[in-house]
This record gives sequence, structure tokens and C-alpha cells, in this order.
Amino acid sequence: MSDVARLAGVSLVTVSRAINEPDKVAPDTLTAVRAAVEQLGYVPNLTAGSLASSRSRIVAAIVPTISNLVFSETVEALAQTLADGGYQLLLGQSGYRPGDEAALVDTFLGRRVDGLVLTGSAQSPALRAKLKRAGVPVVQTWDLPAPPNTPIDMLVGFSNLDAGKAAAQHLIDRGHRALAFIGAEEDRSRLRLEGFRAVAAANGIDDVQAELIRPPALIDDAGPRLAQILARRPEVTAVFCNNDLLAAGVLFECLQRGWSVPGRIAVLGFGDLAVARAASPRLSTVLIRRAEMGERAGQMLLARLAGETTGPSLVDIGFEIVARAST
Amino acid sequence: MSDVARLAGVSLVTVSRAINEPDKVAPDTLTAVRAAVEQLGYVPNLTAGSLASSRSRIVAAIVPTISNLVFSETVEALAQTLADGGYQLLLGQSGYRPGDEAALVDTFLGRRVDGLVLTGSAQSPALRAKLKRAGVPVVQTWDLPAPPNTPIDMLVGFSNLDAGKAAAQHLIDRGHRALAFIGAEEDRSRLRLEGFRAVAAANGIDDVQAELIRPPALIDDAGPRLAQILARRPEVTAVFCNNDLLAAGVLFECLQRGWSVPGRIAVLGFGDLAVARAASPRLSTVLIRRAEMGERAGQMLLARLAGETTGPSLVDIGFEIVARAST
DNA sequence: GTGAAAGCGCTAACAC
DNA sequence: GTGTTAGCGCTTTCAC
Repeated sequence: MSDVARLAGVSLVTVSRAINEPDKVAPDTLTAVRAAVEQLGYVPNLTAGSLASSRSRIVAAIVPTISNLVFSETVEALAQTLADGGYQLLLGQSGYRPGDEAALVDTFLGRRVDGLVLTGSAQSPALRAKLKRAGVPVVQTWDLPAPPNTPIDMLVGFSNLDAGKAAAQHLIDRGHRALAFIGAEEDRSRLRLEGFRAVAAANGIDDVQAELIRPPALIDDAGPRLAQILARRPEVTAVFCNNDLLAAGVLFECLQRGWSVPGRIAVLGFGDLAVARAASPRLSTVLIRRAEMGERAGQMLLARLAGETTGPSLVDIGFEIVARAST
Repeated sequence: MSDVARLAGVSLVTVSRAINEPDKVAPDTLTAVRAAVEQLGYVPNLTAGSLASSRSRIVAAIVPTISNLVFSETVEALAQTLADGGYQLLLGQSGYRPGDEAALVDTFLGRRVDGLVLTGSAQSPALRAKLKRAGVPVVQTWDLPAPPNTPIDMLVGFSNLDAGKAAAQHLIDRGHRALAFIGAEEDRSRLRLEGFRAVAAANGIDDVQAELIRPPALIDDAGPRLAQILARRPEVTAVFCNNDLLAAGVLFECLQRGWSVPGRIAVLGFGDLAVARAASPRLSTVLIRRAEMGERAGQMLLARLAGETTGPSLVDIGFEIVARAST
């Protein structure tokens, strides 16, 4: 930077200003500095800048995995929104392990990230306390806080419990009473199962068959799990899959068996991924506005970081049952 | 940090050592420092550490998008490998736009990342030069350098051209002569099309029908594209899809039409994603070791960063035609 | 509109 | 095994 200053015949501060606040520098000076930067191939050291200004221009996000389309689309929209606002995304994958999430938070705080986006709202009290103490803007996503809990800071999500309830109601409305559930061993899937079972029970259905796959739940888990469900309870006529890709797997399994969907068995997906629209039959599913969730999270963060008076800090973006041909 | 030092009754350096090189500190001192850290809730500022040591412990990766399973699994394995080695991943998405890639490289260099992972080998000469000048360890992935080009630094990939050739040969071997290709408007897909066409031509087949989807290519693009191909050339009997998910979309489209696969039309996928094993019929595909690619890239970087004498810096991990039921 | 001085919170190098 | 000194490369005051 001092080389640039010397070549442009100005001081260090002026170089800094020319780069970060070009408006506050005389046009001629600006030209001279830019020429010098160009000529020397100067690349400002953002680490030094971060240290001096105590703003890193980095936001970190922690998701269970990006190899699940459901999260990757949220992350993609988040990254895009942040990038447009001049921030970059540092990505952490927890692998669905709470311990890994806490460890990631530690290093992110150590890097003095300007903001943090978390997946879910089931963080431990210790983690919640640490984040509050750190004073970092935090956005939780993909869930609403369970009753005693409140958001750590900001939140954009939906009720997984209610989504499960709506799924059960949708199937029951269509006359199904022998219900099954295929999900994953993780918080949000369990919440949906809870809601699913609650509505089933309220309708006198107590034997919901559930299969929880240890993450990552891949599409090729679906067929075998459906087989297990049917082995235990052959009369099942409807299955709620916690991911459209799993649902597509179930469709393929039915195809193999020569079963009609929804004639022999109805299939309800989750997410409204592109595959739901492409499948045959078209998949009924629970639409989640994944990209919007990432975008809103990014916007909330940007607004806070810009010092704007914060708007609502808890956004329920809801969900929607999309009835297509598979139920 | 000075609060910790004072409370523990030691100097700043000792605190630093206790945290970063605990072996080089007396057990009692270590205990005292750790107690002080705990009591004060001290979180080391890694930015300051980076500036002082000129090592950021961050590796950046640039991929077109993480909403494509093909890349997300590579990134996931990369992130995991780096995390195990004490590095974190800063993620950039280029959206398939070369300009965005270059801009991302600039900020990453500004952050003084310790390493960089790029997707593809088609970087512009200007970008290549900049990276070489910066002296940052770079790993290119997902392709081999085209003849005149050499790797910028390190590389782990496979020949997309050869993969396209093998795909064509596979279909021709099974007696198909009316071939189609569904891919994306992006470098690697174009290379595969080039190889596909070359082998077709060598076999006297000159009218390969190609549909290139502007990224992102989603599964629900597959059906309409197949329809377009068939509208132009109804006698097509085999289609090579540049992504297993697209291939699954074609399977669903055939299902809609009541067409048998591979009886009426053979479908060859790409990637060997889980969906290939779950589909019905099971998808023949071009297997790419995506996770291994990410892992190898991470290992190469870690070895270099550890100052180890570098092993081979160009790894061709190849590909494999997996013949299943759809061709 | 521009500059001088004083750090940001750590680690490297060298002593002891 | 521990401490002292001197920065890392910027940005933030506060002058002028």
C-alpha cells in the first residue's frame, strides 16, 4: 500500500480512501491512485483491513450439509444476497452433529464474522448464551423456536410441527387411514413426525409407521425403507416422505412393483424441489420457500449490518401443501 | 489476550503458545492459562493472528453452484478434508459466469487465503497469470487442461472429452445410431458433447441432436427438452444426459408417454448420483468419483501447506461407464 | 480534500 | 520454558 501511495504521490490514508470511499477523494487523486494500483498489481489485504476496522465483511452460515438440495438452495440464495451487499459467505457443515455446530461457531466467532446464519432453532442453552454474549447478529432458519424458546436474535423459518400436521390432514382428507412416514434422524424431521402423529391420533389413527434414516438420507434409501414399512404393515396406503427426492425414490420403487400411485399407495413429498414437478405422477408436496428463506436471512443481516432500524426479526414464511397427482 | 495473560500471571506470548502450541508450554502454565481463558470467556481473534502470521487457515473454493449435487458432493468432501486438517472453507459461487469467478478470486486473494480450489480448467490467461503471480497454491478440479494449457499449479480431474467419447461408444456398442444429447451451456458439458460427436462421427453418425440448457439445468427441464429432440427427430433411440437427475427426468417423461426404457429409447446418465441406483429402470451412467475429487484436492492442498515435498500435482481420477438397465 | 500519528490483537524472532 | 521487542497492513481519529 505504501508503494502505491508513493507512486501516486499521496499518503496511505488517501490510498485507503480511494479504494473504500472513492467519493471522498478528488477525481484527479482517484485517477492517480487507480493508475498506481493497476501498475503495481496491488491487492489490498482485507485481513489487515478487518483487524483495523473490526469489520470482516464475512458472514458465516452453518448447515447440516450442502449435499441436500433442500439446504443448498437456501445457502445459494443467501450467498447471492450477501454478495450483492458486499459480504462473503464462510460455510460450515455440521453433519447434523450439535458438537460440530458449536465448534464451528467458536472458530467463526474467532474470525470475528459480522454475522451468523444457523440452521434450526434447537441450539443448546450454552451456545445461545455464547452467541448473545458475543453480540454477533444471528439469524436462525428452517424452524420456529419451540414454545419456551425464543429466537437468539433474528429468525426466518416455518413450523415443522405444523407442516407435519398439514401433511397428515392432507392424506386423511383423501381417505387414507393407514399412514407411514419416511424421514431422517434429525430435529426438523422429528418435529414433522410429531405433528404428523398428532393429527393422525386426533383422527383415531395410532399406528403410524415411521422410518427414520440416519443422515444423509439419500434417494436410494427410499425403496428399502418403503419395503420395511410394508413388511410390517402391508395395508399402508399413504406415505409422507420428508424430502421430494426420497418421495421420487418411493415412486421408482412403486414402479418396480407395478403399483399405481396414488391408486395402491399415495405419496406426499416435502420441499417442492424441481423433481416434484418432473416426476410421474407429479408429486404432491409441502412447498417450502427455500430460496426466499436464504434471501430474507441475508436481507435481515444486511439491514442490521447497515445499522438500519431493524424490521421484524422473526419471520414465519410458512409452507403450502401443493396437491398434485401423487395423493 | 492481555487480560488472560495478567490473570494467568504470564506474558502474551505464553498465552499465544498455550493456545497454538500447547506442547511447548509447561503443564502448570498451560493449566493456568486455560483456566484464565475459561474464566474470561476469551475468544482468540483469528484475524489478528492471520495478519501477524500471514497464514489465514482458510481455503477458498469456487464452484458454479452448490445447488447441483454433482458439485456439492465434491465441496462437501473438500470441506471435510480441510476441516480435519485445521482449515476452513470459504465458498464462492460463480454462477457459471467467468467474470464472477475472476471477481471472486480477487477478493479471495485479498483475504490472503492459504489455498484456492477452482472448478474446471478453462480459466482465462489473465486469471492464470494473476494466480501464478500471487503464489497461492491452486487446485483445479473437474477437468483436465486442454492440450496447449497446463495446470496453473495442481489439478485433480478427468477428461470430459473422453467421457463424452466413452458415452457415445457405449450407446453405439448397443446398436444405437440415432443419438441425442441433453446438457448445459457450460464448458464441461460442451466438452462432453464434443467427444460424443467425435465418436459418433467416426461411426458415420453425423446428426447428433443436442439440447443445451442454460444453467441451472434442473430435472424439470429434461422432459421438455426430450420432447423438442423428438419433435425434430422422432427416430432417436438413445439419449445421453449430462447429469443423472436430468436422466431421471427423461425416465419420468418416458413413463408419461408409456415408453419403455431402454426398449423405445435408451438413457445414459452422468455422475452416478444416488438417483441412478434408485431409478427404475436402474440408470446406466458415467461414474465420476466426486467425493474423492474433493478429498484429493484437499489433501494436495494440505500437503503443500504443510510444506511436504509435493507428490504428483496432476491427478487424472478418470471415470467409468456403469452399465445398468437403462441402456 | 488530505495527512500524521496511533493503534487493531496477535505472532516471529530472538534473547535469556 | 518463558519473556521482550517489533512488527503484520491496514483504518481511525483528529488536525490542517
